[in-house]
Amino acid sequence: LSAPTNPRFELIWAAVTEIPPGRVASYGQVAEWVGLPGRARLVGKAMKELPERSTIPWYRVLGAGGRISLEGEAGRLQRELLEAEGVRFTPAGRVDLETSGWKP
DNA sequence: GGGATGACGCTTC
DNA sequence: GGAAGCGCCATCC
Repeated sequence: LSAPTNPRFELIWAAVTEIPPGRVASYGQVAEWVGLPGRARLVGKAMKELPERSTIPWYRVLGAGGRISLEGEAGRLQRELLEAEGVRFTPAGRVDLETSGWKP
């Protein structure tokens, strides 16, 4: 496997792996956990470039306010995976971070 | 080096 | 609630 474009991806992937089933976190939060406040975009990129055959629970990472950022098929898949873990969605299609959010 | 791009986020209208 | 604008910053061309 080729070396990651950015070594920080390793930290980001590790942080995402820490999120327990049934809980979610936002891109911004993950960025803060790895010591990169304000770099939510970098987390997004790390999710986009997941290593092959990894068990990283990418679907537990949502946009700010518990919103799903993915469009189309990918977004529906993410929602299904979360609901399968018991995550509740509001009628507006968002996750209540107060109850389903996770703090390390 | 300059400009465009993006699984983001916050404020404003 | 939704669309638009701006800030952010690594990466690519």
